[in-house]
Amino acid sequence: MNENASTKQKAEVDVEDRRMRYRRIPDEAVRRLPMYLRGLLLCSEEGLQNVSSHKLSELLHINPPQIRKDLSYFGAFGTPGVGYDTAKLAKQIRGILKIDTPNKAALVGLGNLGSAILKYPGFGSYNLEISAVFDNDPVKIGKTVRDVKVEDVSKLSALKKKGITLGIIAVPASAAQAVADGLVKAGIRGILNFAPYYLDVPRKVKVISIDIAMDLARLPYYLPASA
Amino acid sequence: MNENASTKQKAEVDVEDRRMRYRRIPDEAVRRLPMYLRGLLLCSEEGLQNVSSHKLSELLHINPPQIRKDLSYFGAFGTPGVGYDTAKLAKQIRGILKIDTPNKAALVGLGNLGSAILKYPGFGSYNLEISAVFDNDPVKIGKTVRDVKVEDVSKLSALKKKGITLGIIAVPASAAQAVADGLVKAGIRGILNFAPYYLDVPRKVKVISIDIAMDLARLPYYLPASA
DNA sequence: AGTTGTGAACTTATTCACAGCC
DNA sequence: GGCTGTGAATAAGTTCACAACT
Repeated sequence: MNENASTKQKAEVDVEDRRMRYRRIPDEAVRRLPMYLRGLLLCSEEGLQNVSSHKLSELLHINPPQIRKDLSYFGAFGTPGVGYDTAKLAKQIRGILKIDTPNKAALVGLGNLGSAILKYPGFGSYNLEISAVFDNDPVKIGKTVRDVKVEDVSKLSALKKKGITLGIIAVPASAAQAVADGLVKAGIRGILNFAPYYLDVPRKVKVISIDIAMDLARLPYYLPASA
Repeated sequence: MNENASTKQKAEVDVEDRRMRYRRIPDEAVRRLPMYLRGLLLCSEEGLQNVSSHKLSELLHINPPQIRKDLSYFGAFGTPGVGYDTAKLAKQIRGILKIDTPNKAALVGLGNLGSAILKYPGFGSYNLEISAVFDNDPVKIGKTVRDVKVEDVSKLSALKKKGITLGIIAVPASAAQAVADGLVKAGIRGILNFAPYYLDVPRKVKVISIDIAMDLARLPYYLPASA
């Protein structure tokens, strides 16, 4: 799938065009790369020059061979007997993920969730920035939030000139497809979707969906019957 | 793995105790059950009495045989030549997920994200309700938001008497483990975690993690090099 | 001794193909 | 004719085990 599900959200229809890649890299390995980055950041704060797959495993609870294999898909970054250079590996991973240079995102929908996303402090460490905001509420349009001016959602095409490559959809399900169409028309090729709706987009566009309610909804399944 | 990752967020250490189940049901099938419910709701609104795996496939973009196999892990709910009874299948799935009766959740952390989650309208259709809120900010404690009184996070143990079985963590990474410990001590056995941190919890506790920044961070990887 | 990188073995998940039922 | 349920085949992902390197 195309990750229209929830985080791992895996894939039935593969939006990503794999034909272009030489080696076959598992989606799951890509999914874990940002985690490795998080682990490396923690090690860096601890002042560690080098880090082993075992050390990362402790922090992230991913098995050491898994970590080594994932990294090996992209190259040989470590030194036998020593481990990985903390800073160098982080740099390599950022390069692979293409977050070594800043990535700008447009947020569509400034409701409760959209506002929270706009203020979310976690994007910075991945070189991500929300640099445009759209809504359809006349009361919100024109206002400035976090140094970003709220624009009318009908003017999504204005994105083209701004070097914005990512879109975040935080609108109700009923509006999500129209917003996705607008984003695609504006040249966006990557969408993070919070609406509980399957987005029909061209194959070249990658969609990752997060459905908060769905994730909470499968928790009861795992609860012991007694509780 | 234990889903401490991001939505699919999949799992490294398997928190779920599989030994107790007779048949082996793929985690992935469970992950898709709420999607089927969403599709069935749409069909129900369309007034369809019956629905085929093909029809659901159109709505959700999950292949028909996948849908049939997933459902078959739990029983034979369909009628050959006809399909599934929309209402009955929805009821079955709610039973499997144990959301046929209401599930109460405690939200910890009333920052931007926590506030958005509290107001999130999507939980109702899965019979989920946030019926307790905790924070450590004296300014917030004592206030009432959405009919729920904000309590001091140090009083998590009060949960025990309230019939609350789920926890939602929306605090900074640095506080997440302490909150998780508190929730576990209060008897919670299912946690939805928004903090970018691996939560160390007993095996009997199921953790599903959502890391928004991480999900956005792997989008650039899939962008065409030119863009 | 300690650690990486990786082919091979294994496990898990998806898709196919079709018998059987309505 | 249309659709389910499912064993068998395929594909994807994980873990193991160990040679090679520092």
